Amino acid sequence: MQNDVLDRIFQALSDPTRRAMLRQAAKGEQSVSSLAKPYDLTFAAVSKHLKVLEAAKLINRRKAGSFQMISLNPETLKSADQWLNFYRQFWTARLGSLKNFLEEKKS
Amino acid sequence: MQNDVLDRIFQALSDPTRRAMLRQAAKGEQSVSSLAKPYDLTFAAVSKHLKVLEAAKLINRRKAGSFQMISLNPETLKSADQWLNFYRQFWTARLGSLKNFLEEKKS
DNA sequence: CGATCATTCAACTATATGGTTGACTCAGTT
DNA sequence: AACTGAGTCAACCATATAGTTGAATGATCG
Repeated sequence: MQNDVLDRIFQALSDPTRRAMLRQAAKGEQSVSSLAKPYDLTFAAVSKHLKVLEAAKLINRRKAGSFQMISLNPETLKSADQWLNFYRQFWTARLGSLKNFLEEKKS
Repeated sequence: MQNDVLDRIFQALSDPTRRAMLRQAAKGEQSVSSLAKPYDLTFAAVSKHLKVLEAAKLINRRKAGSFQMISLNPETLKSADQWLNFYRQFWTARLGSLKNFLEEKKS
């Protein structure tokens, strides 16, 4: 898991519009216009946000005639989750036992 | 959980130096200089990174004489984890249950 | 073919970000 | 009181980001 991969992921997630778009995409594959509808943004702006999400591999695109169909690529979020995993021990109550659990996972 | 809280958290996490600093802070409370040591950066730059982490509430500061002692504030990462939690179903589910989930959402 | 819809591209603007240098503050030392 | 060490602040620079407008592309429809 390279650094710049996480850079892109977290950077993409740092924008509320993009997080909302991801949430929308999670409901199922849909066109760019459909994703754009809830926002008071130009198509160009939406297009840019999608480029950021795509560069971070958080979404997939598929051409369907004159439409671009967007879908969630959940695998990528797994990387973010794995990064967080290290810290989970610090906020979980039973510090010792979780830590042990994590140690086991490593081996 | 406000939007801008997540904005700050993910934004703070999008920089590799800051992620490394967090990792270092996780080892235990330490001074700014101690955190700065591994990086080829000026103190001012380190200071800025710490401000970003502090604004995101990812770290705590404590004054100890002429030192600033920095420690991890893991509670905040819990928010990021909770945000991710929604998506966990998409990568953990065996195909069958994911399919079911999507079917439910549609209706 | 020409019009239209869905979307992207290019150019531009404003603000944010990550870095630097140099002056400054505060605490402890000599 | 003067010096040094730890760290911050202010000003500045270069690049990135989020948005706009307007022209361009490409598929579909009359």
